[in-house]
Amino acid sequence: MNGSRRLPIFDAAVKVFAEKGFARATVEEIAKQAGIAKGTIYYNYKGKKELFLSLLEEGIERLEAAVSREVARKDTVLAKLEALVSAQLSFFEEYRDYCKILLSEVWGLGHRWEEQVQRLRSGYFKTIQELLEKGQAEGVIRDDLETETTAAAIFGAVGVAALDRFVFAQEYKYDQILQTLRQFLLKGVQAT
Amino acid sequence: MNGSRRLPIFDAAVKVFAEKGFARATVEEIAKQAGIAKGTIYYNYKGKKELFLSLLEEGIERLEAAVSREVARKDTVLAKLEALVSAQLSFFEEYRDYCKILLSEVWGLGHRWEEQVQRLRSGYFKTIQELLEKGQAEGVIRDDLETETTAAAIFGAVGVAALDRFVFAQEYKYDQILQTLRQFLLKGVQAT
Amino acid sequence: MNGSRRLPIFDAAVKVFAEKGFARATVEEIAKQAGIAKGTIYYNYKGKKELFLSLLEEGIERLEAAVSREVARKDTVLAKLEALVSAQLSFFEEYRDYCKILLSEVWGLGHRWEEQVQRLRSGYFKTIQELLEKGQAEGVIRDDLETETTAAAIFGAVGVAALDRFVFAQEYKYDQILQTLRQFLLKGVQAT
Amino acid sequence: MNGSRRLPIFDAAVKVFAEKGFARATVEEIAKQAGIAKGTIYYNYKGKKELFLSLLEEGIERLEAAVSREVARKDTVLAKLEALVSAQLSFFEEYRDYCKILLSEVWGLGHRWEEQVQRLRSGYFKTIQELLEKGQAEGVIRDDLETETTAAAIFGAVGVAALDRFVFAQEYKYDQILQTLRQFLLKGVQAT
DNA sequence: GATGAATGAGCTTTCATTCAT
DNA sequence: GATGAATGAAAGCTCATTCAT
Repeated sequence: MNGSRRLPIFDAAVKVFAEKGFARATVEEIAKQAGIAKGTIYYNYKGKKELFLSLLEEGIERLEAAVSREVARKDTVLAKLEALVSAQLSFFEEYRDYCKILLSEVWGLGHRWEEQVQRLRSGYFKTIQELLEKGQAEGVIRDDLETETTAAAIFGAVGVAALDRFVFAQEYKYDQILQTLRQFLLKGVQAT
Repeated sequence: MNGSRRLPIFDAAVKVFAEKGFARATVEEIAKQAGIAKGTIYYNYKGKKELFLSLLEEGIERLEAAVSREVARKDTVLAKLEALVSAQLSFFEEYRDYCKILLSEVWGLGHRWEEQVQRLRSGYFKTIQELLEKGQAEGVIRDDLETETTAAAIFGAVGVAALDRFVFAQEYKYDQILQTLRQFLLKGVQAT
Repeated sequence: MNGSRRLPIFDAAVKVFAEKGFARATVEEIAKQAGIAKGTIYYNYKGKKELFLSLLEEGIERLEAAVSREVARKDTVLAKLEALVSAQLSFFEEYRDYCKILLSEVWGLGHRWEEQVQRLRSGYFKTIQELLEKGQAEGVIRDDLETETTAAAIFGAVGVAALDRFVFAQEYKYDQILQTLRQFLLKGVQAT
Repeated sequence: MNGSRRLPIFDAAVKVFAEKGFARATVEEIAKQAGIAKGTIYYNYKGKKELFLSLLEEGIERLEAAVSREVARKDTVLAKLEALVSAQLSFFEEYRDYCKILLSEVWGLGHRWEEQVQRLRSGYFKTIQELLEKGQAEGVIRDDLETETTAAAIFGAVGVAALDRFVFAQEYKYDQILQTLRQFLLKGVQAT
């Protein structure tokens, strides 16, 4: 019921969906990529949509798990925030296909993934938001920032930067990107 | 090439593409929305793709024009940066349909708009990047920030925050969002 | 909206459905039979099912209309009953494709036409039943017959005999069949 | 060729085919209904079609056997005819799934069971027909009835009435139906 | 200029059948 | 004997595009 043939399908699907997006990806191509017959996908998943959804959930779960783990290791709010940024960036580097899918399909919302994904999105956003509020209470985060907007801005900054660098740029230096984002998010662009 | 029947088509297309995304939007629906017959769209545009592309270009041109205008009015780099953020946010509020399309279709890259859009994207990014570099030369922008990454991060922060607030949130206060983003981008989250 | 290309499709559909039944008939074949492209069918009908349904309703309407007309022309119950049998037989001879479809698909109920057709079926049955009851009240119909069962039996007798003769037999004499059914239904098989 | 695993498959098949018809019934569902694996069906039968055919033949054999037995017990033609009607009705009540399959699939002829079933159908019809002719020779059956048509009519009357009453009606009184059909077939609807 | 009926390539999905275990 | 994962042919349906009017 679980592993069987699902893993190779899963991996192939991530790749093809990342390349073409949901709409232009064909089940045929995913099957070919996985080295199996088209019917086998329907034997393992109810359909193209369910396959995509299972892959989305898995991706967001992994992202949340990776981030949570790193955040939990730190004690102060600022250290946690830095860990969050670092973990998200690292995740997006390792799984850049997920990065594309998350930003384009989930964020873009051509389809109505909304219902199934809304909670996941708000889940991750909430994590950031709560961290910010805790920091404001402790006085380590500027209290002139609205936390909802800031949480979205942080996710967007890291996500779009990661996509731009990891996917579209010819080459990049990971450490430099991480440092830049860390400094940018904590201290802004303005020199002091 | 010019107006006549093109304008109502254009507006209808923006609406439908924003709602459904490129793939799920149908020419039929755009025609119905515009109150014309399907054939008329093909009389004015070469096809669905060209219609979408013309709409993308127009959108980015408008965005760039609006931003350029505001940026040109200011004298210092920091004032220009603030103006840029303010102008982008304002544009995304007024044309939130464009906001969705830009972030989902252009950014997400289900299709190969890349070739035609790459230059546009890099055009806008370049503007930000050059501003940052000028600021670093003048000593008003932190020089430990890589400008390419930071430019992407700024666009992402403003874009995603705008999408999250204007499109998905029930209600919002525009001034608060603008203030939050301005402070966040200039000074970061860390209290001083 | 009405006639346009619907009539040739309609006729082709009746033929193919009668030949293959609903399940084995393909839209492709109906299109080929009508001399048009597959898409044209979907331009005129919502789908295979709707096409079949529209054809069923039309068929039953025609049958009911033909029968009603003949029945109305007669004055006595017995004359009306004879007219009904005669009209049904005549209809089944002229439209033997309908005869097949009605007996096999509607009656057989592989699908759930039930909901949409139940009323039609009961409509025709009711006509027979009410005629029988009126006759019983007048004393010209045996009152030891349950009218519901008898109505079904009459429809079955005429329908199956028509199918057997018109469709499966090599040759037949229409008048003989009509006389036989008329005598059989009125007086039974038993010699007096 | 014989029993072991075939019986549960057989019963499950009758049920599912009666419910869905041949085309919409799936081998998977029959297997599930029988509590076995799909492959086992192919281990016992050559395929879906053969399974259905074996079930048809069995059904008609049982019907013919039941009817023959009852008919043989009577001496006069009229008594034999009454016995035939009674036996067919009784069989259809006990095996109403067969009743549905026989009337819908065999009669309806969506498929080409014709070749394999033609003889079976004509077998049963012939029985009735010969009985009628014998009766005509003896002078107990009206000789103005064409026997082929009448045989089909009798089968249709009993079959459709049984289907209507046993399958579609909410409730029914068996004896009343039997009496009605017996009277109707022997003496017709006309009061004397 | 404008229309909308017609097209057909291309996609998702179903399911009878096979075969290695 | 029995299984069920895997298959792929076949079907229904969508929709961008064309073109006669």
